[in-house]
Amino acid sequence: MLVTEGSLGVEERYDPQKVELKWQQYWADRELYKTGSKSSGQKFYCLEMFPYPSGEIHMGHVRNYAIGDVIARYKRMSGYNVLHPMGWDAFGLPAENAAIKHGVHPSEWTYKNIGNMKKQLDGLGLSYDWNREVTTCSPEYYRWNQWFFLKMLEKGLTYRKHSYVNWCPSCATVLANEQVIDEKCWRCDSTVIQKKLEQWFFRITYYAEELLQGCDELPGWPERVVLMQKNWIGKGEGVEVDFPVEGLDEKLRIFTTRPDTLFGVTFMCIAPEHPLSEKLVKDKVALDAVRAKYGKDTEKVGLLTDFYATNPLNGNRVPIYVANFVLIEYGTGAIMSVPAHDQRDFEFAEKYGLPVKVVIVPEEEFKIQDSGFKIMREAYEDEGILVDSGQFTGMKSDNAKKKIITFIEEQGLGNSVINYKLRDWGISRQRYWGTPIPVIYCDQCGTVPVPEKDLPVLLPMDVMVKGTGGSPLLESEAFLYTECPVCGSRARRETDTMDTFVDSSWYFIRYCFNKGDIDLSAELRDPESELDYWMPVNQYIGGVEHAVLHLLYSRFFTRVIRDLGLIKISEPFQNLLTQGMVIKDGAKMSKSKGNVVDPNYLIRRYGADTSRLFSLFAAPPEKDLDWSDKGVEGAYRFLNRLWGLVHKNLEGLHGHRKATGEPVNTLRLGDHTSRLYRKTHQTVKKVTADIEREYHFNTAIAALMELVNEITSFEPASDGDWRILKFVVEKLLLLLCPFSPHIAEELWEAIGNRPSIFEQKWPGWDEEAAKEDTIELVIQVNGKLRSKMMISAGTPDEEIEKIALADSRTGEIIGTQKIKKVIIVKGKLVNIVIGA
RNA sequence: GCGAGAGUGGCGGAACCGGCAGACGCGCUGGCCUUAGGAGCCAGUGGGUAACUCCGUGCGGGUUCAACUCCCGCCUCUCGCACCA
Repeated sequence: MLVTEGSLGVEERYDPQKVELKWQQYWADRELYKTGSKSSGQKFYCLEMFPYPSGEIHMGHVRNYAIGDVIARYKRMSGYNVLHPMGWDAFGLPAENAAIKHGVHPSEWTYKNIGNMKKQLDGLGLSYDWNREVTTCSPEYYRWNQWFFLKMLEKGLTYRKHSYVNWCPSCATVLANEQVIDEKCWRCDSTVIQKKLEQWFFRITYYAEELLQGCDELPGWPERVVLMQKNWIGKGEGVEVDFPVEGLDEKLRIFTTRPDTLFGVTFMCIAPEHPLSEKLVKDKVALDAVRAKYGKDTEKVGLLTDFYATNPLNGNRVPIYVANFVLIEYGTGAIMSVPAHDQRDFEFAEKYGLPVKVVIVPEEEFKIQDSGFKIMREAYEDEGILVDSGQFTGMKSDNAKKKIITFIEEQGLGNSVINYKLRDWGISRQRYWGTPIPVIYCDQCGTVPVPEKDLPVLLPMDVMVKGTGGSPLLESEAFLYTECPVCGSRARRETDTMDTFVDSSWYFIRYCFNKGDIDLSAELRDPESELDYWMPVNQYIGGVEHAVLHLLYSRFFTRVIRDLGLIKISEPFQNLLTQGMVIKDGAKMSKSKGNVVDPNYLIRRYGADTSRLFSLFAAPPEKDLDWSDKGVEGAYRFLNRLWGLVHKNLEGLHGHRKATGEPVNTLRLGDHTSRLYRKTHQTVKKVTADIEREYHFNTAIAALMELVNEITSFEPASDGDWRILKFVVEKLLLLLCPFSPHIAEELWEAIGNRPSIFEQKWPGWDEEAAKEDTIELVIQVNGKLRSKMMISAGTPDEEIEKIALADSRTGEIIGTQKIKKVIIVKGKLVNIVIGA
């Protein structure tokens, strides 16, 4: 049977589609999320990692953007001038793949996807200011990539060099070190080979030390991400030492972090590609064999050369090997081998029957003067006391290191150096769908940068990607041939495009301006720049998969931008939240596993509010989220109950529009009413605290559910009851609105308030009103729960002790035993310690 | 191997500074309503026991009046790095 009452503006049945469309329209028309100018007070820059426009959003996006939206809405209601933008990481390989597969131009494909995804994001009710939208494949955006490239070229931070690069035969392109995972392409999993090409590089290593130091100034980042960054930069402090090669006028320079083990060198190893390798080895076939095994995760392979080197510290003559495990890219490409104190050298020595010479012993052993012969099973890699080490014998490792380094430097045998694992960032890509590198090659003038006034160098649209390798831009003659900006003669353009990580390394800077309103060269001269107001990002939210690449590049770019004089700060992201993955049936959601949940389906069936609510409720943001279809229904049920609750009481609620803000005389309230009133204050406090405490939305939502449960059993009887109910419902909606904005807005209006709820202030609470007047006292005997009773909150300790001892259950257990101690925890429990 | 994080009901997860373990939700059980229920509402729900009570936060110790929480030693899982000299 249909109930027809309650036609005050809210329907009896909750229809998410209708409600959500209505308010999305309203918010857009009212430009509710428009960013304020920099005179609008304290700012808060809330940013979520922008998506690649693949065409469809997935649950990972829903979760990421729901988290960001709650924060943005909460901060806005808390009085901040919030910048909450969104955009598109729109250059990249998939667009080219689509072109190859479907014959559609990457541009067309990309923009169509953007249109589609934008609709989907709006369908989630996200509070973005689309006036700030960024699309990285638009000339308006990528011209500034080119501008940065030129500025960095001026400063020597961009350069070109021949180098071995990771080459993916399947994608027919170069990969950055970071894009190679276990010797495989990060995208297609093919085995990566080495190829020598001329490439453009960004000199990120110039900032290696600063990027490392900066890690300690990121208290708002998860520790593990900071650690990953540190490891990636990989600072190694040590010393380079020259070992003369016997019979040649050559010195073999090695790098070591353990100069205290120099006296334990029994052989040397050089990388197969070391410049001396050709000279030291006659047997080229054997050398090639070692080269073939270079860098492979197989066993250690070595080739004995015909030469010996001399240890400059003790004059020992040691053989030189070419070894597959010695890296050419790190240090000097050559090592001294100390098998007694390095496990890798130890394994090598074991295999080739080389001597092991102990020069470090543990401190304890040294004191005992234990000189008994021992067979080593593994290298002793810790520090200790030096033995058999000339004038350094008897010193502790850390002291000996310093002394030996000093000695080496004084004798001119070498010098102390710092090495980093971090490599310069190769940005050249033999791809079409990316930012053209703004350089021209002229036969007369050589490599000539495109003048700033000629930017942007437009990506030609008359190229059809075929995917057969090589740079697609070679095919566009109109693009390829141009005039040399210096001498005017016919010249060729660079045909490589930039790594798309360049795009995402500064997009947060671009958001600080309205669409079409960016001019960085003017910004250089503007002391009142918006950039200084908005930067840094206060809260950045995204997947942990970008913990190294994107975040490190962004930190690098921010420093470059700082040194160009555009901003003052060095760190782009003050706080970082890395949200967990969305898991279903024990695995990450993916098409290949067939366990994906389609957000579109979810929104159609339950609405955006339910989808958001569940993904925020099921787990705290930083942890993985276990997807549950049943759980979604639970969230839907909750919103339905809320809807029904308001509907049921609509007339009464609508009639009491003045409840908010009025002082409440709790003495005159009935029992249930005052309990509800108190619970409301407690809920405001809890929800606020949970949001503030690392965005623990799951427990915040649980508190809202508790409050709804409490209201459900509440039957307003008096005028006062109705006023309290209105008060409670208003607070509830205010607390709920960041999570499920549409329904909160709809019900806010329904109970007689003017939209928008988002123009309301975040509610506060009254500490006094939140206090319980009675507490449940827990009575323990010897730490075990024995009894419980209700007492009034202010009961003094002596009184509590008396009550506890007078309790019949307690008395029974204590019996005749002696009371040793009574411990009282204020407002919680009393523990009676008894015993013989 | 190194580094980080995690192990709590049938499940997702709570428990903030050492103070009632299991909030909230899912599932399950029973009841009401119903032609029906895969809707809704009400009640119950860690395990064993008829009950008193006992046992329970990966395992084993320890500190404490009191331990999911702190300390020591293991086990398992997840993630990251992995010949960086």
